[in-house]
Amino acid sequence: MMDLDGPEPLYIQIAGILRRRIADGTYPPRSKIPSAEALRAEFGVSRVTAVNAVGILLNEKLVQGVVGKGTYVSEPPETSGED
Amino acid sequence: MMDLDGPEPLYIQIAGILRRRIADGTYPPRSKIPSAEALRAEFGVSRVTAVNAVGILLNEKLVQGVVGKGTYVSEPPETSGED
DNA sequence: CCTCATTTGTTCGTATGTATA
DNA sequence: TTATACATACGAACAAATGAG
Repeated sequence: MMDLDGPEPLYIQIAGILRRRIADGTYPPRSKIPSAEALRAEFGVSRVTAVNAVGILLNEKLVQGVVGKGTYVSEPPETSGED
Repeated sequence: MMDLDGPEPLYIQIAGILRRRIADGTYPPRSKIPSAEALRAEFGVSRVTAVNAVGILLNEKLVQGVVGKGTYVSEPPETSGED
């Protein structure tokens, strides 16, 4: 289980960790990130806290949630020319 | 509709009621217990809460779930000699 | 083979109540 | 009072499996 002991709120810390995993390709575009239940188990927090963490990424449009299916990593925005 | 108003969580109370019904033979071995939808109606809770209650019995191996069919009461464990 | 209804099990998103700082 | 965190609970939606027809 992941250790969280920084000064920041848990949901902020977890959001940061997930954001990093998206950036470094651990969770590639269109892939499904772990469920709220899985995040709850991984980080040792309540499900609500896991949901709130993912909620930050939803707000940033880094991921998209689909009820009954899961939460998926968004397509990266086109920078200018994809060359 | 069954009344639940104890201090314990609904899913714990419902699991206790179902456990008692198995013990007293209301739901005999190999019989099918009511579906999640039927439990939802009987106890006046959400389907998820009914599923969670049954999940406790699944964890205790008192029942076995079969997707598409139902949830069945397990065989009672052999005590020593089945005399 | 296909469609429909039922059923288990999972998932997201939200709301409420409690406790803590 | 506000922010955080937890457990509980609900509704909606989805997948997979089963069985009827």
